[in-house]
Amino acid sequence: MTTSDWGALARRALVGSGHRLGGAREAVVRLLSRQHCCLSAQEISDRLRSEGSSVGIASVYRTLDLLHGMGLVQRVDVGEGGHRYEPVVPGGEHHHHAVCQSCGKVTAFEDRRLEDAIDRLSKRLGHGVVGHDVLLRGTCTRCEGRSRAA
Amino acid sequence: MTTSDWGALARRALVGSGHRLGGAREAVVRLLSRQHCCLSAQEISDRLRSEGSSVGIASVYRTLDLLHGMGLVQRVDVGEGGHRYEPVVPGGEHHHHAVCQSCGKVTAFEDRRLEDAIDRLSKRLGHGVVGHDVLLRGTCTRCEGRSRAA
DNA sequence: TTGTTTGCAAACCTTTTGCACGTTA
DNA sequence: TAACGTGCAAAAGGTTTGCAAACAA
Repeated sequence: MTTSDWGALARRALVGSGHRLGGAREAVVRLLSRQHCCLSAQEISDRLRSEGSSVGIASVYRTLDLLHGMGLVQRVDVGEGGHRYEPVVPGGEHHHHAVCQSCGKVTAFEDRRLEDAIDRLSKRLGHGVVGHDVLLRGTCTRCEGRSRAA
Repeated sequence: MTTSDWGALARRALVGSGHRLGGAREAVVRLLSRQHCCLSAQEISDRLRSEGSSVGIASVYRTLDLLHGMGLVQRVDVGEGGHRYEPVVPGGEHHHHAVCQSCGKVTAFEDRRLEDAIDRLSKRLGHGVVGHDVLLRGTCTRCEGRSRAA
């Protein structure tokens, strides 16, 4: 699954559900499809502006909200005030995040065993579980090395 | 481990780290020690006010922040704007949360297999992992029954 | 007494909403 | 053309900060 597929998927989902593909939506989809890991709404807006597309922050939020409702965008909270957003393929593979408490760097990872544990857990609980988020907090290799040196 | 132990732990940690135990901190600690699952800062403030202690919301946040820094309070994001906070015993048993997308109800659960998977994963990753959060999203039994009936 | 804590109000930051204008199908 | 999408500015909601008065040790 390449990221460019996500763009096609998103455009199809938008149009297929009766939405129009205006400048703002197109720009946000194009940017996200080039992006593997999570960005804040402000970062998305800033990048688009620096590329010349002047997309209002409100439209960024509106587009993210729309895509989120279709399961094409995932909201990630790394606990620093504000959320981050990233493209996801519904039913496809997905990853989780580890955030460095020292520098704030976010790293994505996948883990089969973790997914299995959550699947079993979901069955055990009465709840019908449709999704899950996992966040690891710690120190990234770079910061760990730096603090050891100091 | 009973919850009243948490209160003692928190008070000791505050005083032991050179902080004073004023009215606001005492009130927040007392309320949290009676609480198993997560509350929002606003809920904490409201409950304290309805009990007669008029603690400013700023002091609630300041106390939560202090306790969070000591690992005695955990911040939980159930994705509805705003965080929730709950007491935790450092190194003690902990739980995670399942949130109902229909009614917003938050349920706590524990799962040994999940913890094991995260432990192994932590070792596999370069990161020094010091904590983790898991959130399940789905429909609680009550809402599931209701939608089936409709 | 002396530095710390507190409540209030104002500031801040992220996200949402109202609205007039521009655009899409 | 008629409905929808967009940018801007204002509003809203949660959290933080400045400050003078109250308080703990």
